[in-house]
Amino acid sequence: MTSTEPQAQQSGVRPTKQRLAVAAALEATAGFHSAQEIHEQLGGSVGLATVYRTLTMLADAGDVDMMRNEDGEAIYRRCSGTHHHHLVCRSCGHTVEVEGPAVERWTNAIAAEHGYADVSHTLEIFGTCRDCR
Amino acid sequence: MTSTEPQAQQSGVRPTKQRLAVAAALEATAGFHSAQEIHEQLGGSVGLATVYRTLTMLADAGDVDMMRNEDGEAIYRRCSGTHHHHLVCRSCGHTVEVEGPAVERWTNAIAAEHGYADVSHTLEIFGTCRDCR
DNA sequence: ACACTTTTGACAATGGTTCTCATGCTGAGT
DNA sequence: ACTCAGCATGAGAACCATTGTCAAAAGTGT
Ligand SMILES: [Zn+2]
Ligand SMILES: [Zn+2]
Ligand SMILES: [Zn+2]
Ligand SMILES: [Zn+2]
Repeated sequence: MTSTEPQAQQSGVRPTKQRLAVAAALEATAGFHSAQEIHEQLGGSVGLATVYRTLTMLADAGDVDMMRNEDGEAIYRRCSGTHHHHLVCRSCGHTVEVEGPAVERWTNAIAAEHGYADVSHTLEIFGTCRDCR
Repeated sequence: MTSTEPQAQQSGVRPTKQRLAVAAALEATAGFHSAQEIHEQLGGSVGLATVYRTLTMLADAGDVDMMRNEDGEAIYRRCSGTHHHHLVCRSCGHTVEVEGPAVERWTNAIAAEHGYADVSHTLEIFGTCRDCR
């Protein structure tokens, strides 16, 4: 390995102002938001295609959480890095992050019991919050 | 009350041949299928719109289970009437219905604890089955 | 057969998401 | 600071699952 070899020029994920804007928008707002909502919230200053691309990247990188609402639309939210689930208000969207060791244990046990490996799961809880009652 | 009064003529959900065909298609095949797949499986003998309408009805009536694949598309499957969840193989799609009283209890408790009412939830477990390992 | 309601299906219309590609920027090297 | 290759952007087209429209077809009770 020649020491002169440049570090392969690692492609690059550039911190462009658009990407920063999308990330900031997620920081600024609570709850889950669709790509279109973020696009609007930014006053259209960031192209819709770019918003979609950025959100997909962030989600793949694990920096944001992506889930689907009941209509199957993708919605995103800045989340803590640890594994958790959501309790979402059907009416106002207010979201609470919840953890459930019991559930994690249960899913793993059930999966193992049936011979399934590489287990993952999705769990979302929907309801109507106090303020919307 | 005049005896001539017809019993309110209760509209009716007619067991048309199209509806029966869709239901039969679900019976015949294992695993989850999209509306379009069912439409094709029926050789287009049942209009796509009708397939969609029928599946929606069946799902609302609780006769079939609807979930969304990772692309957000709706997929349906004939299921037992009781509330349950699925353990799905990412590779071959083989599905196992699982029940988890503990999970049900946990979600309700968590929701109540945070003041949420009318609670519902979605929980799917993904993994690789023994045959696909 | 008649009057009336439900259902169907071809096709149009929606709407979220992705693709295209010409143009804009960035950044490393000079 | 200047250059150039390549990543990034965005306007709009393209996709595609799903829903809406509505006239024709089928079913129901009399
Ligand atoms: Zn609420
Ligand atoms: Zn979990
Ligand atoms: Zn399998
Ligand atoms: Zn459950």
